[in-house]
Amino acid sequence: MKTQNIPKATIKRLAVYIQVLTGLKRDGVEVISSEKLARACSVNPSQIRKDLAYFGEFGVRGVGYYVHELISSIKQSLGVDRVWGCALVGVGNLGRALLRHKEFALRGFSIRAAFDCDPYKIGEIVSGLEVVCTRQLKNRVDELGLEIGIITTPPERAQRAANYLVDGGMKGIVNFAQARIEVPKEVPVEYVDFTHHFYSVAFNISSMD
Amino acid sequence: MKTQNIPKATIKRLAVYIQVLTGLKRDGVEVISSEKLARACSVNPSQIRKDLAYFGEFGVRGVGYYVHELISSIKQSLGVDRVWGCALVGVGNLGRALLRHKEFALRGFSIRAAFDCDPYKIGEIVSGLEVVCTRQLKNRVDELGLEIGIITTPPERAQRAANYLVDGGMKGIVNFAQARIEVPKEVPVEYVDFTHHFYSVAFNISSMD
DNA sequence: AAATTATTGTTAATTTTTTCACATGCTTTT
DNA sequence: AAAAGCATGTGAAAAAATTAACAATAATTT
Repeated sequence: MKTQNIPKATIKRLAVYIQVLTGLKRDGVEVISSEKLARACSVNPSQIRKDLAYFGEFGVRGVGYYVHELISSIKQSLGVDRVWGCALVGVGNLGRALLRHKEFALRGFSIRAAFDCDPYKIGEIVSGLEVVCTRQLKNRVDELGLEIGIITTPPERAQRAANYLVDGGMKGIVNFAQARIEVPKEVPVEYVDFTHHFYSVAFNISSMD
Repeated sequence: MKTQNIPKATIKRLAVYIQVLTGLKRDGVEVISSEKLARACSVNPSQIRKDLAYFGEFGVRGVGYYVHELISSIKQSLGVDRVWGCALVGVGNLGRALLRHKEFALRGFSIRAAFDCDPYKIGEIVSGLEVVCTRQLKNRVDELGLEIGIITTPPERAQRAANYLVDGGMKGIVNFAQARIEVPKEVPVEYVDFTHHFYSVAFNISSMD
């Protein structure tokens, strides 16, 4: 794939575009201009055209973008036009919540296995999945088509979870744990920390005098 | 507060610094240089010094930063050196998960009220909180010290939730719903969408040939 | 007590990202 | 079928963010 350096911010915005376009589609909108889409996403129209230009020409001059088509094109560009098999490690509060969260499957990320090393949790059924010992991870990968790992352990166990995931051949990791992890550089890692959004709001409120 | 334009990315990184510093403190580290901290956070040392410089001088030349002190200083700079009262609207799967998630309270964001407009949910107790009709929001604000609103409704009800929150006098909003919302510009909004992190990982995996 | 070493805070250079401006190319109207 | 209108795609300009370089300063050694 011919990837010049695509800003991370672009990827994030593409996700927003999909979100807004999906809403528009639901409301029956069939065609939209970069200007209107921009307003709905609170960004600059050129920004949208630039972001899309990294991946191809999806619009029609003088007309705009066909909503349905654009959603497909963006999804294809991101590689989310298919289902990805996911493995979750760490069945605590957050892990359970994610297992029950239906949105992931809906968006193409199917959590197909839940792992934990706590003997009290092993065997438990959460949202239709049996919790399995983390040591078994490697054995389930092929059978279940696991490609992306999700870490939801306490911070001190995040690195161990990462090791199991890398060892099992996961191609990428989404880390919800409150800790940095080290993995080979060919395994992309995304850190998720919703607290940072709260910090951001608190900061913006505080600096409003 | 004298706020030159502090990049949003800086705020995000400060949250990472807190995370890593907290881990270091747990491990008994008392002093750290920007270089070592940078390595642990996967950023550039200058970046760290630049980020901190927006808020003051927290280090000692020739020595580094005192871990405990730096954590306090950053928290103070962000305005998270105190507890913020939060109101959650939308007691679905995700809402319940957040209500049960202990991490928020630990980090100073105390969810003190849960609202929903579904009569079947009203009265239910989730994680020690009684679910209350959203119309009652305004009446609880003063009594409970509610300042930040959390939206966890389905997308089509996000705007309504936002209206109730703004009307109730919330100073800021963290929106987990899959929809953009419109609020007065003096109310900061943060959009949380973990799917975007999955998209990012999927994209990075896909573009690795 | 001077010299050396270490590491910050800050200015300058570089790189990246965003925005602007307009030529290009569909679509519709005259 | 030419002209007018409209919105994209893109190269150039502007703005912002990151990185590098170094002067300032605290601690340590000679």
